[in-house]
Amino acid sequence: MKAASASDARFLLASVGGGDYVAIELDPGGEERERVELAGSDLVDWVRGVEQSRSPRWVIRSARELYPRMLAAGVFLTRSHDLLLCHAILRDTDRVARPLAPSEDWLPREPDAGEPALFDLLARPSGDSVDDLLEQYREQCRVIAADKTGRLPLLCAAESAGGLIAEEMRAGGLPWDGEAHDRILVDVLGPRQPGGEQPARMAELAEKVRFHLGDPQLHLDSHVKLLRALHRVGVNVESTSQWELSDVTHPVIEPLLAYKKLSRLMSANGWAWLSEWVHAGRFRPVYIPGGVVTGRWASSGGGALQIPRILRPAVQADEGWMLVVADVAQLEPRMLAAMAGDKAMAEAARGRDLYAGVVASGAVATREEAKYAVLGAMYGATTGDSGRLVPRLRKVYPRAMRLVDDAARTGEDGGVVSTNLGRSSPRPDAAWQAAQSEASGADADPVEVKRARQSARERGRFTRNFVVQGTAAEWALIWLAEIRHRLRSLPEATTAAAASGPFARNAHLAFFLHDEVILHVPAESADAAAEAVRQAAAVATRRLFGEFPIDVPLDLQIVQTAEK
DNA sequence: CGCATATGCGCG
DNA sequence: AAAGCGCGCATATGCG
Repeated sequence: MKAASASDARFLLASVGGGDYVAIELDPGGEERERVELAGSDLVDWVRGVEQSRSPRWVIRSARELYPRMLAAGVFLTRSHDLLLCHAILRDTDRVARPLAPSEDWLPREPDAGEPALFDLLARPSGDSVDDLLEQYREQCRVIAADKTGRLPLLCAAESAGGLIAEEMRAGGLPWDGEAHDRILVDVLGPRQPGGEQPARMAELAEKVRFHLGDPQLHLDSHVKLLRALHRVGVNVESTSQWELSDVTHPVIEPLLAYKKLSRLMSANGWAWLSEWVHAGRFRPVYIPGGVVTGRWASSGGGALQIPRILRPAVQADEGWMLVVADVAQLEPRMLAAMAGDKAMAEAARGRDLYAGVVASGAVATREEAKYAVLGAMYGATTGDSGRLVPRLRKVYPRAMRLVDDAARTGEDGGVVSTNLGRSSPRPDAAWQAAQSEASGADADPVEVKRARQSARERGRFTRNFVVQGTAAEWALIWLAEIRHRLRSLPEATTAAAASGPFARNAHLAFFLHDEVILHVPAESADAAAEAVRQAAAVATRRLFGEFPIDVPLDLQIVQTAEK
């Protein structure tokens, strides 16, 4: 593989307080070559110059803490090494004999509540200690270099790129049409009532529910009261959740389930959400790369990763711009097939629908069964429809099943499992281990034994899923990074500028959700951007699995609205 | 009153 | 308490 324009140049870049920065050029041995002190006002031009002439990797404490201010000032970083994100990986990885020493100093600090603005929350008022950064970076380089599999450099680079991308996506924002959102709400709930009162459709359903329950005063949002009222009319459910209610035949069920749907939309993504989270036509969630132990991203505020599909029509490109919407169907089982080197499963994964391939293999009769069987295999189902189907997969895909079964057994025994690139599961805590060894003693309390076995199996299901979910997260990270890389070489918009933000004339990533991306691109670049997304997916697959023949097909659309 | 926990449901 | 993974958020309720 050609190294493109990437260079070996490295600069440590630190915010030292008072809006000032220090940059240190590092030689290949990690030693200081030159130190430059920068006033905030010099930063933009200086970084831009170094980017153009040297194309370095910027060693930073954390993109989350540093990058928003830089983006606001128009500074883009092409490559980084994010010390906080990489610390978490290199502390836990089982790929080296001596991983990074854990340290509280290198954990992301939660922004304190009560501070005025996110900007200030993320800023470190006192600045970084340059010596501490340098020392930590050298330690991280030591761990990375000790990895015999040679995969940790890619993982750290991808994770760091994710750190930059998360901030760029927040800065760029997801184009969101508040009027379209409002129309959906009015359509589904009824017109907005003053003072946050229930809209008409909701109120009507609530009335029907109260009528059928014979209690005109009933407060439907209280599970306890609702459950009692249901029992009074002979609906003997154990909870008020919809999966249980939907099995019951009673006139109250239909309006109750409908009410719950509407109530959820109103409270989670109603007008209050709209006015809090959408400004100037953009939804700007806070993404937390590496926020999940498996390496998946989490989010904070705005429920970015839980936007209901019914609101997708509110995602609308600016005038003269388009959206490129792409997702992978069945990413996780594809990762499993490739990781395990399971040719039979890879064969089933050929083409767009892996589940159809599983049916064609003869393992199960219907697509629905294939889906439950495959999900059950990755999640560790043991009972029910799903659990009943899993053994059939063991016959047809022994290699893939052995991989997840081994991961589960390792987890049950208190061991550590790892993803394709070397992100490792956390060790069980001391209490867990104590409970396990206690339960294995001759005079163990049967109740404790049972509890210990159950928690061992829970951990087994976690590690079983960890290897698959975590490797899928790595594929997605590389996909993102490669998309971003390719978007940079697209021409600037000539016809229409986007509404706002640092990407007013540039195609940018606007949304990411585990196995799906939305790009916001000038209309004239839409085809090129779509091609970039496809190429990036192919590169991600090759980086992870080399020449192993695994299909990772994209559903990709160039659209004005993200409606589906 | 604030804070922690439980419930339920949205997303993958 | 979904038979089976990973999350975040709103709301109700219990505790101090």
